[in-house]
Amino acid sequence: MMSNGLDSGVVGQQNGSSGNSVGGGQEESKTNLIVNYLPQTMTQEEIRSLFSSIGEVESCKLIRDKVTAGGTVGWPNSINSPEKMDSEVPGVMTSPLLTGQSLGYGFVNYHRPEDAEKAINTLNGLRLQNKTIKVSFARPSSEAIKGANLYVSGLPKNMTQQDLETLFSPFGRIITSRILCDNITVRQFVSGAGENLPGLSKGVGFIRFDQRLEAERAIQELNGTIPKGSTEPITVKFANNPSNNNKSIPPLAAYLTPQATRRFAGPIHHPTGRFRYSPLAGDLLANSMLPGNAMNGSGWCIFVYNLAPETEENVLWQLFGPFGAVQSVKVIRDLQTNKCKGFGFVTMTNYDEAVVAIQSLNGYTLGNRVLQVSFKTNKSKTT
DNA sequence: CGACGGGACGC
DNA sequence: CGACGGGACGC
Repeated sequence: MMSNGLDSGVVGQQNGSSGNSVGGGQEESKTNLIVNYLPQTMTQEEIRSLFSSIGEVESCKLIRDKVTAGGTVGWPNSINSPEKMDSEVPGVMTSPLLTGQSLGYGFVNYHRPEDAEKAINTLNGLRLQNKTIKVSFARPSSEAIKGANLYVSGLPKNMTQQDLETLFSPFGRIITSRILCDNITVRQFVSGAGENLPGLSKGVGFIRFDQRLEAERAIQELNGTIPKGSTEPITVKFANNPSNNNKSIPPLAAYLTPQATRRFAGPIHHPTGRFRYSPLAGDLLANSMLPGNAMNGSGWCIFVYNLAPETEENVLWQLFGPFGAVQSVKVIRDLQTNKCKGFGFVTMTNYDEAVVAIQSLNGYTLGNRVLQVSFKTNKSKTT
């Protein structure tokens, strides 16, 4: 129950008749939902499609990272050409295609309240890829609910998420709670193991309150106090702002092997699945299954044509990196002039991500050139 | 319009 | 010792 990673109690509380005594007394929407823990690769249209299975969707919005220099789009530079800056790639930073990675949450607004409630009942807790999504009513956006996330450390190792909520609940409505523990992947992927082999608590956790004022009061009342049955005081403070962290730049060692790369790019996908209904994907698959083609055993090789003569590897990293795990890039150059011969190759680990990259980047205008992107064929001058 | 590399003997 | 989730309120 708790150990499945879903947050407790939130849905019922928000939909209940409990007086929303805090804040400005805004009436909460009965049609607008917030969807959290979406898989990284899920698009707004895929979300809309999923939620349309419940009822007529009035609007749907996936929140994406606002593109900032040095953000996730440019991360692969650090392995290949650290000296290259994003600004050397005309069009990339401003293209709608690449304006920001999914932040993993979004909003779905239904026409009818009963559909919204049905969506919560049927889609909350749904497992998508490596995630378990959370569907709950959205709160009215306001300044008062921002910055209400607390970081708690010094927790006794035997304290459960339930215990943590009990400790903090006197100070306000808890939106989420979490205790960090080791081997979290084991808990997510091995059925039953979550119950039998809970990860060891790291003694730190998070509490998100509905209102910032509630969080402030919890800090005042609980910081430095010793929980019942423990011997050391806990520290309670505001959590770091996730937009300021640098988790999007994993350690260099992560790139050394394909196995390590996968850990930062989601689960391993199979060539069927969520794209099987796409006629385009079907064509791409058929093509790539010809002998000696894109799949070389450790990734999917993609042919990129119409690159400018001065193109360097970082351009390919920036173009393809946002779509998933990129194993390698190569700009093919003339041996005499050292200028790009107009094409290059990109090897991606996961088929699904390669398909999305091809569909997204084929026809994309880079500078004043329209790129052609496809799985590599076995054409060669020497055969 | 054009158009698919280069490295590479371990299991 | 410190430790910052599975980027939670419209990027």
